[in-house]
Amino acid sequence: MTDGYHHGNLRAAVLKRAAEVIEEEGPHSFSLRSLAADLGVSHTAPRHHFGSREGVLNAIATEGFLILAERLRDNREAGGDFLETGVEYVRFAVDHPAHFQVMFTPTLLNARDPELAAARTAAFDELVTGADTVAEAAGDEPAAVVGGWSIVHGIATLALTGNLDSSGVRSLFGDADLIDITRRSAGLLFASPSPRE
Amino acid sequence: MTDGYHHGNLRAAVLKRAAEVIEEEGPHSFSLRSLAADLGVSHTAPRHHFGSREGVLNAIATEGFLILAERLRDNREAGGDFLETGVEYVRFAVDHPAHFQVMFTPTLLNARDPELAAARTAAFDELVTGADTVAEAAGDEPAAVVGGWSIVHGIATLALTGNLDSSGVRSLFGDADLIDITRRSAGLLFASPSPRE
DNA sequence: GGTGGAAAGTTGCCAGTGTAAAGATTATGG
DNA sequence: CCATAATCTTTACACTGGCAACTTTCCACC
Repeated sequence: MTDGYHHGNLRAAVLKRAAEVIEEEGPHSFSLRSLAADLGVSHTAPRHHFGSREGVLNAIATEGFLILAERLRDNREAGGDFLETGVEYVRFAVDHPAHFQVMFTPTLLNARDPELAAARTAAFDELVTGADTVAEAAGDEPAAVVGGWSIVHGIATLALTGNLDSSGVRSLFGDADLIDITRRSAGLLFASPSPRE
Repeated sequence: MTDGYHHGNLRAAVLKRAAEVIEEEGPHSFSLRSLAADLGVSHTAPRHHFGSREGVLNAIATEGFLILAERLRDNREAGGDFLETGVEYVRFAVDHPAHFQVMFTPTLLNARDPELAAARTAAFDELVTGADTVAEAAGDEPAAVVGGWSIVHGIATLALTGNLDSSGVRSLFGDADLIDITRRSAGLLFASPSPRE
């Protein structure tokens, strides 16, 4: 379908390239014009698919929430407990660092986008559902939900921003990868020993 | 000292105004030119104090790490335990949301700035020192350090980005403020009942 | 098989931004 | 009193996002 004039699949190409750029340089320095140049199209071509720069970021966030919701659902249906839900959360952040960053930076997004709102709600509902299975045992159910979410969100955020490394804390774990670190750290929250396979 | 030509205290005024703007609209949309216009100086005046836009952000991050290190040290010297260290961490994020955001977004910063590196190291050392006091009791010391830091960092990040509200999770706590939520949630990590005063 | 929209992409323009060099103004130490 | 440094301004340039008008291609319909 690429005829020299029409790109063929510009929307998907923009999302893919945008995620690469954001992963490398952060969302603030991502430019529609240099993105279009990378893809060999004019600087206004992406506007026909996304409307604006904010539209691209909204699309990335929406895509991210949909992927996260799907992963959490798959994990729940496969019988994964709450700790495994948290591990899956961190794994998503590692696999899709650009999406994760954009999803949780609301100043980059248009909160009134209904598609984004729906995708976010789906992911958050799945997260809280996963928490309910263990929250009753913790004595303080709301605290268990916030604690579980916060600890894995904190691990993901600190790891992605490099602060786990620059603080020297990561080296305390030797050569353990981030998933192992997550199991050991988040495992403390509910005093359930971390399963290692 | 304000003589109509020289501002008198431009450096401090820029830092103050920049923090306000970043708190309201995020660091990506903070502009040196509109900042200078707000302060009634030419758009290049801040460059003589900070060198570049990145220089302003570095200065904010440095200031933030110094304030955080001071707070954590004061808390430790006042006999605060590790939970109280975490509460102080969240309190800092609430009191200085712009600083917190910039401090933990390394793509905004120049990592080779020695002043920034020194301030960051001071804050992180203080944080790990606070963790050591309780980590031995947790069985897995590195996991306790990462777990404690991550849970309060996660709470602060999710709260500042509005995700605790938009997910509906915060309403589970009624009208409790974020500090109470922190005590209850982070308190679960070490199975020590949360003190309420 | 034309034909008339609709979709996709391009060109040209404007306002706003960060950075840089060079000049103007004021403070300060000898 | 004067030279020098610090501070601030002016002017200029390259880059960015958004907008309007135009061109090319696709597609559905008669």
